[in-house]
Amino acid sequence: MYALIDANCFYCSVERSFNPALEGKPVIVLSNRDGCVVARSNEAKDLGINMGQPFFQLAELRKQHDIAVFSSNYALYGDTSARLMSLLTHFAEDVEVYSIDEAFLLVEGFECLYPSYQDLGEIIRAKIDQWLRIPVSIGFGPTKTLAKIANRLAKKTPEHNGVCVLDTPEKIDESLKNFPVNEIWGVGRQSARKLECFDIKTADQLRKVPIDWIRQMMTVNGVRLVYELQGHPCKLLEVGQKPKKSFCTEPGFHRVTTDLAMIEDALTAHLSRVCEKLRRQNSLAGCLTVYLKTNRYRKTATGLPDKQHNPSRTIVLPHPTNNVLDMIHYAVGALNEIYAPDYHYQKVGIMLTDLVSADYRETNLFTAGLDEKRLKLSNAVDKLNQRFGSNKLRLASQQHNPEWPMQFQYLSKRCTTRWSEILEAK
DNA sequence: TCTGGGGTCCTAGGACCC
DNA sequence: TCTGGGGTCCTAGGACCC
Repeated sequence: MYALIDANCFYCSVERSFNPALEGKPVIVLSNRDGCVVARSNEAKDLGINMGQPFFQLAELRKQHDIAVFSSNYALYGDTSARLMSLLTHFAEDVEVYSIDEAFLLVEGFECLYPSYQDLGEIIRAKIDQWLRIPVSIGFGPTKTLAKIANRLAKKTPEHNGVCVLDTPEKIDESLKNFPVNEIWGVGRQSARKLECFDIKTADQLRKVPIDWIRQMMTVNGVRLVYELQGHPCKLLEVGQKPKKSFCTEPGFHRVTTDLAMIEDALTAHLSRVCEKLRRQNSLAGCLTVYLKTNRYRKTATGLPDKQHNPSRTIVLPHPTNNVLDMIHYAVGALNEIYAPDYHYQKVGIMLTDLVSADYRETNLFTAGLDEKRLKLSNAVDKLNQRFGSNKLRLASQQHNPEWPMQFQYLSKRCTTRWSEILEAK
């Protein structure tokens, strides 16, 4: 049996857990640069606020209702998530951290310690509430996909009280008959539309399709999905961190721009950031991609859609590296090749791929000594920036124009990771 | 005025090899 | 008139996840 623990509107719940005055009020959390809504409390959902809705569209609603608004406080959410995951290891040996607010547990063999899975679920919920004040939903099932479905039912059906156990064929049959196919884990908009054409609308119908047919429709992913719905595990628990295979960063500008100098400036900053991620994982990148994106929503003065340009350029680096000084020349060169002056760009992105472990570093015969020095330099820069704040020490070419950086207007305190922002009790 | 920012996996098709 | 039969590797693009 697998259990899936999933926090209810996690970001909003974290804000609430450190600010009880928000209890019962509509709360929303915004994406980077306060662009879109990425988390909503139930009260906010009841007001009709949608996932991904642009924040500026809520101006009128905010006048009518007292909506608590927050920028994304990743330091706080990340730290709370780490506490949540560590708590879960008290209940099972094998814990897969699936996302910032979700974890799969392999609970087979532990049921003898508890009267039932239902009881185990309730105990976990109570413990998380006691220690973290975060509401969670818990679903149990013989495969990860069924646990996901159980979790969804636990969240949506109040009678379940946050825990749903699918442990008998009867319960599974009953649940799948009414479960919409488009809400299944792994069925996105495209597949749902295709299945709809063949009148497959519920998980139960999907479970009964011929395997060859589903392979044609949804490739091998569809095959795995159908087996999982039938109760045969295809997606196994993945414990331990797997090193990332790529890193990218593509924060948008505050407004669109045609200014190459400013784009170069942003690119330098993004590259520094993404190299830091690389070093944190002890990896080197063999390949670098620079891309530009225009704003697909933008209209010209005449109301016509603005012309779009989304070019990219990939460079194979002469040697795998995680040093910004080794890459900056290639990145800026690539940018200059793809940039065209008559487009309004919304963002410049950089992606590092072909990652290898830094333990396998291939040294260049002619620059080995220099590489060593540069490695020490980047490590020193990382440490200083960790201690004094990010970007305190940076390349001279970065941020000659400080217009583009992120803006977070509604940020709460980073009260679990910064002494200066610790909560005060009055 | 303002519309996020990350990731993974799979497939088809092209280029190349003998 | 008829033009083989295996392979591998790479890339772009699609679909999905949070």
